[in-house]
Amino acid sequence: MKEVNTLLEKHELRNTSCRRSMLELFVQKEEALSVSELNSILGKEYDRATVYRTIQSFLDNGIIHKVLDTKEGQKYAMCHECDHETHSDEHIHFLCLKCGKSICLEEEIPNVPIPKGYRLQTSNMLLEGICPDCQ
Amino acid sequence: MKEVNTLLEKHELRNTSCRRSMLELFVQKEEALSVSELNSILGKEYDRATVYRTIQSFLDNGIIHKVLDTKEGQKYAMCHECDHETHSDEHIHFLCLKCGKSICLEEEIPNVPIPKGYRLQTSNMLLEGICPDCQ
DNA sequence: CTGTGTGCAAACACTTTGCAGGTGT
DNA sequence: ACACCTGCAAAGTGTTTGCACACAG
Repeated sequence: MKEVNTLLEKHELRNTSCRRSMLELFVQKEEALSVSELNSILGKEYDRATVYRTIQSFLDNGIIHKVLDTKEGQKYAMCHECDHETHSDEHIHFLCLKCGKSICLEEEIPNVPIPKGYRLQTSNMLLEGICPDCQ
Repeated sequence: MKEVNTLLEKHELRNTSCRRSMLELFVQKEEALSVSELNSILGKEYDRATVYRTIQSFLDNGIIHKVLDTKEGQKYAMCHECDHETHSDEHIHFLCLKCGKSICLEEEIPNVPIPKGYRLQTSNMLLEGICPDCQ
């Protein structure tokens, strides 16, 4: 909870109920969350529009980042090394095809040789399979 | 064109105009295409619903596969080693942040060590940056 | 001829926007 | 007090479904 307040302060975002609740979720959960998952946890406490705007402001401030997902469109998770400029959290994500959870793994994304002429900015890696809980 | 007919035959799909046109596009283009890109190329020749259903049938038959994209939601590209069972085309994709194109690179996705208890099925790797044409 | 594929219309789901009022600082 | 944030309503966009007809095999 204190962590949440500090984060908001650090990014000069007003400390509102919606932001606290949502940020709290991102801090607690190890997984990446989709908008619909957020909504189903938060219930009808906040307006849909507000949830979207809050996500956008967290993204803009490098508090959360996008996580790829082949099933539920787009997900989001806490940034650990991001800020306004460098917006990437270069670890591997694992999507469980059974329960749909997106888990952040510790592993870093390996460097790969890219062809001439390409300039690389961000790497994303998504592994899909079955998570330990669903075996 | 002949390739397209052969593909449809091989997968026991009826040879219709919509399927030929769409498949032709996927064969021609090196890039992965989104639904909206497909629609803007095809114009109003085919109904939206038909396009979605056609994509679904191509996916089901292992003719195309999903390609991740951080901008335009979901994209699709030709499978090269897929069939009904094994549905993965394990090469790296590059998304240009300027023009939005998704290019299939030759490089294979490297193996990474995954933690105990996880069972891996598919690997996806998406690199983002600037493509040669946009430098 | 038969069953699959298509177009049309409607429904549904997801996301964005404008505006008026409320809240944090 | 002021700027920012929120809720509400509406519009915009993307996707799915049912049904009747068309067409490939």
